[in-house]
Amino acid sequence: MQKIESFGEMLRKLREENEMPLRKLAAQLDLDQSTLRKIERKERNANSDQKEKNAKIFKVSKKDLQVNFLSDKVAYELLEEEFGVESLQVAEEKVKY
Amino acid sequence: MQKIESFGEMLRKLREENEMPLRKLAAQLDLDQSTLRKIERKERNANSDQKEKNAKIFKVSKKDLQVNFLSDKVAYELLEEEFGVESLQVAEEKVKY
DNA sequence: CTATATTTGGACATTTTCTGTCAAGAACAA
DNA sequence: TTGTTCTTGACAGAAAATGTCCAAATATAG
Repeated sequence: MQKIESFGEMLRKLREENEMPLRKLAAQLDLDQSTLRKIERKERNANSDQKEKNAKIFKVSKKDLQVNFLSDKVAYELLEEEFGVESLQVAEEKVKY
Repeated sequence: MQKIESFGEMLRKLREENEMPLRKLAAQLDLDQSTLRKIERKERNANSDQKEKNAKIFKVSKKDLQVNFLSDKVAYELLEEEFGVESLQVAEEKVKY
């Protein structure tokens, strides 16, 4: 079974594969390194700009990053809530409109 | 095809079917009537307490309310985002852990 | 029509959450 | 040691959520 990566794990893996220190990437993304770290650890959210830049820097598709980010966000939100999992199915129906 | 109700619509329908004015329901839910109205219009969120009380007052299952509420929330969140719809599927995979 | 009740929408202060920024300690390598 | 990166907590200001009040608009009853 294949492991589904969280958004933060994906970012960190990209960064480490490219052997880029937090400091440098943070500079390129125009944010504080501590903030970047927190993004990698899901303690903060990445905004659209940052995702876009990340995608460019590491030459991955923005869509992949975005989907990974959003699905993470939703998954975490729902896991904390009662009946969260059940709600996902219904949400799928709703977004069809 | 059956219409999927939004959370607010569900609340309002329950209230109107029971011919209960905003004023009274708001009192029972212990909130301002203008806030209740905004909840019905999705301009504000209902908290857990309020959902629970609502369920009791109208004798519907708390789960139904909660699922409707959460799915609404998620659906709206994702509709505003790029690749939101695609992300839902991935989110389903993720919550399985 | 008049009087009463309800709905609607906005304003506001307060509270909570989010964000950017900084500083200092830990781990490690040179 | 010195230099580098990583990690963590603290903090202030911005932004979003929340509770409260009020008055205009609308609907309903008598």
